[in-house]
Amino acid sequence: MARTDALTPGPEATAGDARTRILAGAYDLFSRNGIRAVGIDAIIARSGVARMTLYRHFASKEELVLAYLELREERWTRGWLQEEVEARAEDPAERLLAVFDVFDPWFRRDDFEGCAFIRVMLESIDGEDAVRAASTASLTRIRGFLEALARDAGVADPDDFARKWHILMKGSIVAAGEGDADAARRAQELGRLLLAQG
Amino acid sequence: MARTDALTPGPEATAGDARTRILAGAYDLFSRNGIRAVGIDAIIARSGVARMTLYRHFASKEELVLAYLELREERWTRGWLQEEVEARAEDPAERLLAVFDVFDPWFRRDDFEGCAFIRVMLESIDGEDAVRAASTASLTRIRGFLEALARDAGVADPDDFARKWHILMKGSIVAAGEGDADAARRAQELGRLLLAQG
DNA sequence: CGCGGGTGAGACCGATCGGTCTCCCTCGGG
DNA sequence: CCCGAGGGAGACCGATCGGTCTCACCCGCG
Repeated sequence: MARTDALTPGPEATAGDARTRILAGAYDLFSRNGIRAVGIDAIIARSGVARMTLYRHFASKEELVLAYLELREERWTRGWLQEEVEARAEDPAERLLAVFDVFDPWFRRDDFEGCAFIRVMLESIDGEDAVRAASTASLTRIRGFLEALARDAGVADPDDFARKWHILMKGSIVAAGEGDADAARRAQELGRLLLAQG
Repeated sequence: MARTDALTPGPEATAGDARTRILAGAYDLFSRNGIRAVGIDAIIARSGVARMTLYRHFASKEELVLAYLELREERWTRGWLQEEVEARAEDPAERLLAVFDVFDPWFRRDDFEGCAFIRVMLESIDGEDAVRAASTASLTRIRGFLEALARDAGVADPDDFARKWHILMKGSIVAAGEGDADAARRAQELGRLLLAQG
């Protein structure tokens, strides 16, 4: 039904100190395969680290997952999405539209992995779950970024606008996961309508 | 990180023949908790059936999941979404907008479970996976329904239109899963812009 | 009455899960 | 030079996974 495999050490097995290597291996495996599908054995094999070394740095798989989500936010949200968006435009409205210009080549990658926060959120059922709380918090911070841009663009209701923009982003990411390579263009066209309307 | 539990028999444990009871129990558990999180033990406990009885009707968990997806399409897609939409309006454009009127109370349910097809698709990694193929096929058929309405509404590019409408639907479902109870209204407003534009 | 199919209960299987523990080796600093 | 911390290897733990097998039972049909 779904195999993980990949018990071979990856390129990140030679990175730096143990903690960095573990997190690097977990980052790739979790990003590609989700949380439940990736076992501790796969992570230690991938990062070339002993079992006990992992548990010396992370108390449990859950803590490792939380560290992964933090890293994902640092790398994907801030280091990639926000940085690329801000590099591509100055005007806030153009920055909002630039989100989908950044998405477009991402959607076309053959190793497209989708949004980790959405995936983790859907994987964790329990509403009290710390992992679910962390992933929804990451999504909320993405919305905060959008809301600031919307405010700068002078839209009437920045919160509603940001939530709508985020619907376009999430919908297009899922569509891209389904195989629609043009999902970014479609979402951008919808975004243009929203911007034009006020 | 995420517990399933619910080892007590559910109301569907007294339904009818064994196969029906198994499928009914699996339907509830899979819909609420996803596929990976639900074990065979939980399903047999829920449906009040012996282990071997399950394996006499379904060769493997994968086959049970495929049967679940079929049932989900019958109940959710056709028996609920499409039926409700067609009951609420005659005009194709109004039917498209009615999708979000149908979504709205669904999003507000406290046992809101989200879209099973999206969840199963994201849970299964392997591109060759039969389960993933079945879930994306179900999503494609939803798009087919939208495309027919778009064609009847006389839009210029029904395929592009349906894919955009589906982006709004999927995005709003994920947003609702995050906790945005007003996601249906937001998506509907975006839909209105798309309809107005052509 | 007797027979046979469908079922329930539950032991059992090997594999894997997350997590613990021990032993040994290596390497750097006093 | 020695010592101790950090890390590698891998045995081990109980629990759970999907799946198999046996056996007794019940019920309807001939």
